[in-house]
Amino acid sequence: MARKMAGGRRKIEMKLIPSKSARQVAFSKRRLGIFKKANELCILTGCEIGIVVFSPSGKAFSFGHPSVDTIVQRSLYESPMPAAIGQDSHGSIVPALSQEYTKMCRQLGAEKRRGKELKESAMKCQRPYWLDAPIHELNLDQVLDSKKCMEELRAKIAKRVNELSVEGSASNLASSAKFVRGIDLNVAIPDAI
Amino acid sequence: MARKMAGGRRKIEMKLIPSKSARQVAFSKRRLGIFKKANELCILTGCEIGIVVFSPSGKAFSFGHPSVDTIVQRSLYESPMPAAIGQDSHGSIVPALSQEYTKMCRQLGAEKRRGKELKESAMKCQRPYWLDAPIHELNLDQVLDSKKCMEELRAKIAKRVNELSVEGSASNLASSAKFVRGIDLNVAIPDAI
DNA sequence: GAGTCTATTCTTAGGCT
DNA sequence: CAGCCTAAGAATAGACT
Repeated sequence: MARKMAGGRRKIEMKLIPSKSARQVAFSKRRLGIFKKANELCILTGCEIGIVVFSPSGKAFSFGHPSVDTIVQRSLYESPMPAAIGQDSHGSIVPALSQEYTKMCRQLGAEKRRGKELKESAMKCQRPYWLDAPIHELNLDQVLDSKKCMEELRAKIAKRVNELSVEGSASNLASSAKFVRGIDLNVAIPDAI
Repeated sequence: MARKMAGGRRKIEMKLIPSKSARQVAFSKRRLGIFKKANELCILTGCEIGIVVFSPSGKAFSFGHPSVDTIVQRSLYESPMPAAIGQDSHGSIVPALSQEYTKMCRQLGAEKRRGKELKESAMKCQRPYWLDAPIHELNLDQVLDSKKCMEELRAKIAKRVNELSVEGSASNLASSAKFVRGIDLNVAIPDAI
């Protein structure tokens, strides 16, 4: 039967597998692989882990160690929710943070790469990362940092304008003064953030 | 430096790694590996997956795609999921994660702080030269560059604020939206420059 | 503690059964 | 459809930075 020993793993694109059947096969294999790795992780490091997967067709699979799926089962038939969640104050922050962390994980590669590139280009162009980064990738902290940067910048430029005004044409910066004076930077940022 | 190329993966016993430090290293590497594989599984097969891991030291890590934590969030604060994943058979993820919620509350703080530190340190390394450079050393080109940067930034942030306003709570950025909306950046830069 | 490097083991795409 | 097979691609243990 040794027909065509092309056998061997082939590289595949990281995108949705077009063929539905192939997708299903890949799902089964890889899901098992992940569960196996999760199990190993637990054994090797003594950690706890719970995984829930919904297949493309909607079926649910779960893995738990030592007993996450047991917890899942019990959770279904016991108290719907621990009381602790009711506290609105931090109730809103935790899911948000969880979300943020997950995003971080997903974008870790891209962000790291981007950070590296920016770091390198920063030495050349010295442009801040947050000016050229795709807006969608800026998170809250970065926007706030941007705000801070702008405030600093405004203060500094204002200061410089003032300096130039004082020093007048005697300064060696005089050639710039006429331009700088024309800059009216108004960065209004309310405290309501 | 070609000392002793003994480098190479070695087989390891499937049991708890004795050395605590080695265990920590293995945990980090393998956890990341699992998250990566989970992400690939999602992309390749279009499935949904949620993972929660508690490290041996008790820290919590989570992975979700496309928005497991969003599901958690909605489940926590809204009525039961509409129908998408709502079929009781596998609706188990919500109660399961809810149960882990308390632990998350305790450990997410540290986790978040760590992530924030990483981000902040990353940002600090990339501060634009013209924000921290002595004002006297800024030349005309640099000031003009600053202006340009600010204009770009203003446009981008304005765009983002708008996006967030439009997308509203449906967006995965919703958690940030309420903050971002509070930011009113007004960078007025006349053409006279 | 995170990132690199290398050699080695492990995983798995495609085929076939 | 679950299972086996093979070899190419990935993941990673250990050592180092």
